[in-house]
Amino acid sequence: MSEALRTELTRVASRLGADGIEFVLERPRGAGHGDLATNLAMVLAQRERANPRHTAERVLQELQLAPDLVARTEIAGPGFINFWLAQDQLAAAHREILEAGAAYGRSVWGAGRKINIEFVSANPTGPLHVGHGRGAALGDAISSLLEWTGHAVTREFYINDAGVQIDRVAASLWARVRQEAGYPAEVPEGGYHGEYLRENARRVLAEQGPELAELPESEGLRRCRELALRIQREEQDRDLADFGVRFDVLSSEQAVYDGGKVERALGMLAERGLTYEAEGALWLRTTQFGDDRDRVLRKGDGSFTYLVPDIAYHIDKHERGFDQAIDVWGADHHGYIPRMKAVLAALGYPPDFFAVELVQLVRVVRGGDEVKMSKRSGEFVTLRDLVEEVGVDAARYFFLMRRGDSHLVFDVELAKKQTDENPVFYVQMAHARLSGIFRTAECEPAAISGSLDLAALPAPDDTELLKKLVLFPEEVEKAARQHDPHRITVYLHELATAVHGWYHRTRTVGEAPDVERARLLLARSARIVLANALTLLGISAPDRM
RNA sequence: GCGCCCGUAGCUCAGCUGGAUAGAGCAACAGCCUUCUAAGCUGUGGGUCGCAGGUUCGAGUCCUGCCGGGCGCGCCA
Repeated sequence: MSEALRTELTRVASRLGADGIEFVLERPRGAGHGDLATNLAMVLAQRERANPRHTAERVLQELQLAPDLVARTEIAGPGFINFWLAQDQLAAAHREILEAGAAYGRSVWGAGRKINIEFVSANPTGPLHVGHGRGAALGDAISSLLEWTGHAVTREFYINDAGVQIDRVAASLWARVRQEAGYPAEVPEGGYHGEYLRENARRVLAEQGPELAELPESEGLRRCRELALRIQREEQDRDLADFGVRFDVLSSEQAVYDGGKVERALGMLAERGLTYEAEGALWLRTTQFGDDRDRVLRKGDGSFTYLVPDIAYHIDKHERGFDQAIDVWGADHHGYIPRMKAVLAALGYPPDFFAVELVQLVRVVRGGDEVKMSKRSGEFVTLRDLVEEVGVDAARYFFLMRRGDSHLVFDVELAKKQTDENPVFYVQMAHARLSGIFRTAECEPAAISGSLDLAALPAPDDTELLKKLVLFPEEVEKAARQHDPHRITVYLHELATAVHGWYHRTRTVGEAPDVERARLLLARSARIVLANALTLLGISAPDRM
């Protein structure tokens, strides 16, 4: 909607001898400053050491604006030029909502870009916790945002099935199996002590028969490793599926080793002179790329550090043809970013190939009290427990309510409340109320179509709601650019406020026929936008509550 | 000690590429139901944007230093 105006302002700028000057055309924060405002006159004046308000007058003289585009202009403050858009613009924008329907808000600016987004990637060593849940919600929503803006997105999960941690789970499960069968055994140092491993031990004994516990240690460990991996993976998949998150590709660390990709990666690094031997280990010169120390690739015992398969894995992503690989990581891994960037820069990949989105910790509280842990895991609140208590919609909304890199306080009492204090409820209620209007009117939303007659909508609430609706595509694009779904929750809350206010102060059913029709059109479009925004975040849009 | 992130109303947080008088929600207080969900709406009070400098026509936003909090700095992942 602002494109035509921006083009015209650019033309005026070059006519006034400032070709290519940078200026801002934005939506002013407060009302009273129009629909759009530009600082063009101020930046021009600065350059010419002129009075900005005089320059603004010259700009206005040069501006040629179609009357169906801008209704009114003014010079304000230190030299801003404010624009009020013509009603035709709003009516046209409204038509787009109805025409696009469930696709309203989608765009094509990312067309052709292949993006891989890797998230959750939890070690298969235990149940998923709330931190993983936040990562899942965030990764999934960023994926959707990128899809909505035309990117080709692959959601990917990396299974760390090759490291030391798996050995520890295997040993811990083996110990529990032995204990369950009545033998003396201890969970080893550095092992996993959660209650879930006792449950799993009982389960595998029932499935595999008591002979399992009789096996020699090496064979028992081998079997427990397989069983633990399978059980944890199944459980993670189930937890994620129940949370509405599905992955396109599951990659395995073990497969990276098995496919010879690790050796290849080492070869690529050595070729570029980036590795050296010292103190019995193989090192990578990451300091050349801004890291604060070099990193070990191959340990003294001949095995590789986690960095090696990870590098190989990211090379693989590049070779699969992705233009960008986004990783969603827990904030405690932030120190790892310079290392990975260093490596990928050394390999000559474009600087924006690799991006990391950090997810901060989640503190779960109930009322005022911190919820410390789950009985089952013994260490943390599980995603499953949380979702069972508050539901998928509330969990997702709460996880997305804050920017990923800020700490999140998750109040389970609040998430369960059926009042407007609960933001999820408040937003979903707006959708349900709009649906209620159509029930009362006894017609399907889709049956109301055609152009919106703004003259039939006298209330300020009508216009305010409409203006909020047509911002949606822009919000999606901004959120996608910044990999920041939380912007959508902020927008949703503002939109819901506009809907509730409109609903409260205006009537639809039973008004004069032209007013009723116009309001039904407005209600239909508001319902579309609310549903689209909620769907984008993986949250349902209920018709009644 | 070094590095990264954060510090905005009593609480939880917005604040886009530096723009106009710093905004929401909750909590507090005061109102609003013969009307499509009062499961809602309206109003009031509440701020040294951690502190001190700097850059700029203009700083919550950029730079420097300090204070406070979180995380990281492993031949763990």
